[in-house]
Amino acid sequence: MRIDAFLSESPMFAINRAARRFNSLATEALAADGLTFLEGLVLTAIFFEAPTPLKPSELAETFGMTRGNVSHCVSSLEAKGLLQRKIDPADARAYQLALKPAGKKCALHVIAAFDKLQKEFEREVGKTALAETLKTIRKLEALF
Amino acid sequence: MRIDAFLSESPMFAINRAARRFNSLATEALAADGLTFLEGLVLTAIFFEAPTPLKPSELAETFGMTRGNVSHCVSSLEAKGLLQRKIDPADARAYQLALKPAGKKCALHVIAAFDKLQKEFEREVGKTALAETLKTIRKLEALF
DNA sequence: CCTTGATAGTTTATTCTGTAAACTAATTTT
DNA sequence: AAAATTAGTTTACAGAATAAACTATCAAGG
Repeated sequence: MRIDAFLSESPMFAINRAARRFNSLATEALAADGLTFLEGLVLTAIFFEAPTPLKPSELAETFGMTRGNVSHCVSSLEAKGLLQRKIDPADARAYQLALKPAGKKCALHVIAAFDKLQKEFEREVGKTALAETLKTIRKLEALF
Repeated sequence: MRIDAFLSESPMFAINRAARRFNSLATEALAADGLTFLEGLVLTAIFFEAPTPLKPSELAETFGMTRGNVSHCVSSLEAKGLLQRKIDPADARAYQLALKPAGKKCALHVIAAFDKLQKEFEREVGKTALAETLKTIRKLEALF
């Protein structure tokens, strides 16, 4: 077998390579706002959950990453003035994450950038095929 | 929209999260041989191209990464005694990468680990759906 | 009430992946 | 023979991820 065939047929390789490609596209799109890809994800998540304030623990759950990783990312966003940590009145150990106005603006940019890419994807392979593909990927992910 | 829906419907997010999940699975499987995911990829690539020896530039092309990144990875594999750089007789600037016996053994482990995961994927979503999904992903990747 | 254990987050240290830019050496091109 | 290109390395750095130790708070059982 040639490596090209293997790379195409092996899910691990194909998905990894595609993810790296998309990651770099996303990074490029977000650079204008001085955001990293992960920061973009987090801003978007908080934006969509509003007005219910997300907590770091929920972010960790949603993205499948460690508390430490979330903490770093949130600190960075706070340092950039894009969000605020507020102590949860119901539990002083927990935080509620709320976007500041600049953070909302950035979130909208991120969403627009991703929508644009998604539209291009849909144009290329069709809306149905894209949805089907994502459904399959979710199933595979849920397998472990 | 809730963040869960967005994460599922947005290709960038869904693929990124799946890739991270699979990456961590792969990393786990390769740890026994003291290999990183990327090292596993590179060993496999060289293995499949044998007896034609791969060059660093071809690796960079195949995996879509920079020459520097390939160089580091190859250095690490060479330090672990898994492969050898040989100067290309046709061009003294280029190298040919050849697996040493220990490297072949590792490559077989990597391939086995990924085959096992692939089988589980096929059992979960079906061979056809998996192939269809990878085909779509390749199309999206080729778009940019 | 108070100890014990669990939970939420942070911090520190480290690894892996990836890039950019400067560099060496060999090969083409002109 | 000089200039430009190419192959690969090296240096320096950033981003993403983890693990483990730590702080502070909360919850439960005696």
